[in-house]
Amino acid sequence: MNTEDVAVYVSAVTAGSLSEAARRLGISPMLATRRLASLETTLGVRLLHRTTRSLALTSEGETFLPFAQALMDNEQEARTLLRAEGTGAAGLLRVSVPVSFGLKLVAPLIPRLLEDNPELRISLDLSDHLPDLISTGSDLAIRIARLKDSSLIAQKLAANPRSLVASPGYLEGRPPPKTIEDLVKHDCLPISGVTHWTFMRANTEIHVRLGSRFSSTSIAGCHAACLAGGGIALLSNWNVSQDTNRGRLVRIQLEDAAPETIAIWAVYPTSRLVLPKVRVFIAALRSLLADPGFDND
Amino acid sequence: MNTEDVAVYVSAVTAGSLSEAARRLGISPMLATRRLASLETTLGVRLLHRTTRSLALTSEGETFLPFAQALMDNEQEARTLLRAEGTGAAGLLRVSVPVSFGLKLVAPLIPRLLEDNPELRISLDLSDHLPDLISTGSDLAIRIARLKDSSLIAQKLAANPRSLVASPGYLEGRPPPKTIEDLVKHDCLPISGVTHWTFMRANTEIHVRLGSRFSSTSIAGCHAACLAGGGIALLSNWNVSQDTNRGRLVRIQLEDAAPETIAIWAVYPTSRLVLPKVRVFIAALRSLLADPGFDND
DNA sequence: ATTCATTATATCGAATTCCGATATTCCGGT
DNA sequence: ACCGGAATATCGGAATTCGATATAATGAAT
Repeated sequence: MNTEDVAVYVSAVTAGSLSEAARRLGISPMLATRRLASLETTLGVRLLHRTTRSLALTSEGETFLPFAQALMDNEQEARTLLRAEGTGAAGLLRVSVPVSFGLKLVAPLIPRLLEDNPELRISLDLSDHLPDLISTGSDLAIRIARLKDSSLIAQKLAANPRSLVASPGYLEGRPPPKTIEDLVKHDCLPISGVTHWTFMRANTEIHVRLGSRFSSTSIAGCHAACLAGGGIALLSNWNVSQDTNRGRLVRIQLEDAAPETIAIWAVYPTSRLVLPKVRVFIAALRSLLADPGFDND
Repeated sequence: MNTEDVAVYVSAVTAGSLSEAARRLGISPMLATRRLASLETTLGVRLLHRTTRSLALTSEGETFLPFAQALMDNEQEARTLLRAEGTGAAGLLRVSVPVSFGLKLVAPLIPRLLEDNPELRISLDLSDHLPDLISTGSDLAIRIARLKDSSLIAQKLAANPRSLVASPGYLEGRPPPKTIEDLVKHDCLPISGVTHWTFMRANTEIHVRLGSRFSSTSIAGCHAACLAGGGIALLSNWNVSQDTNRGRLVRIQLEDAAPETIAIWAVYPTSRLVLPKVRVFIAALRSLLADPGFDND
């Protein structure tokens, strides 16, 4: 059953003719006739007895009318409530995001989010490790990783391609690596606790043990060290696009493999209700990440 | 809004997955996905947060769910009542019909009507004039006439083509008329009070004054006189088809005109509610009159 | 960590439905 | 009897829907 058909029926009864109902609903009389006929076919009964000059309810029409009116009221009320709720992002949103991601991508979104949602407040936790969402009272965390931990309630937002980069200064004293084999001879700048970087070669993963004399608990630390000429870092494209565009860093393309693409995840404390405040944030983020130029600034 | 879309939504929530909802509803998962998406588009909100392995209500989804369930309940209840009512023909149906029409066409319908509607009783008033429906307590009258009296509440059921007929015996002594001019020289057998028969020539009406020494208050009387060789009668095709098929009467085709086609009307005491008992009678009659072979037995 | 069965959905092409335009018939007021 | 307006039939083009096929994602089981 189509509620637009029901609307024609109710309106015809109220108006006393199909033509007047059509005018009130902003459709052609022909369409009104069709919609009514469609409803009668769907219900298998004749609802209105009509000639070109008169219109009367059939017995079934009288029976159905209160239901039809209830359907209209029901739909209208639902739409009204949904419309009101659709803009209902309010309260404090606590979100934890990786430092660089937060500074570079999320922070620029904040003003617009707050402007669009006057009742919203945002608490941005910049952290390169995933907090315990429940004990910290976080509504959401963004995590950039390979695959989500199966114990997590997460949703993939976007792919996260990365590149090997180094400063021109670092590369002045030595040729850039061309192969995996070359790479292991270089100073690599991984996150603390990471001993291998994963590369893809023809859909095959290659785990490369790193020669690292430096690490940081924060990818921002790795980034900074890289900018300072400390070695080669593996950073997200969005994270280095300004540096590479301005010559502060240089992308390194290996001939025989490419860095594994990881993903940007939204991690939720619960799989239950996603509150409006979380939703508007995620929507804004998705919109940003979907932007074709987002990787290249 | 389409209630089949809403049904998918409610079922998905209940079942915990779109695929299971599809199974329960007897549709493909693809169709379930589309219906849900259609509903979300119609409402302009996301109702369900879904991945391939989990499904959760959004905030709007939670808001909409009670309305959706009410829509389903509402529609179901309406259909149940309509279905119950659709077979609810009961009580005494008083219907007045023309004598021949009653004997030849209506009487054969009675057994089936009574069988299909166990609570129905029928009182058939055979009359060649239209009774006062209200004072006689009639529910309905069938009338065969040209145009309904504008004071009547009537609905056309079918066209009623007629033919000039005469017995072979009558025609043995004289050639059958070929033109209007020939016809007026013949013995014509009209209904009492009728002084002219109306013919059509090229969409023009021709009123022909009759040379009549006989008339009857009942078309059956005219019919009987015609069979007996008394002259030429103007009778409905359905009324004479058996006689003409068996050679008891002969159809007379004029070269320059044809009898005006009149119509079979259902006349109601009121334009208000058409009771089930009246409806089943009219439906049966329409069905009979719509039968292509009805004119020719 | 890997595999696999299942889920959700994208794409394509054919079929169906819908709608507007035009026309016809009917009806009731004058 | 006439006429303006109502209801609806018909036709053709556009839009939508659906089934078939395919793909990507997911989470349970191992």
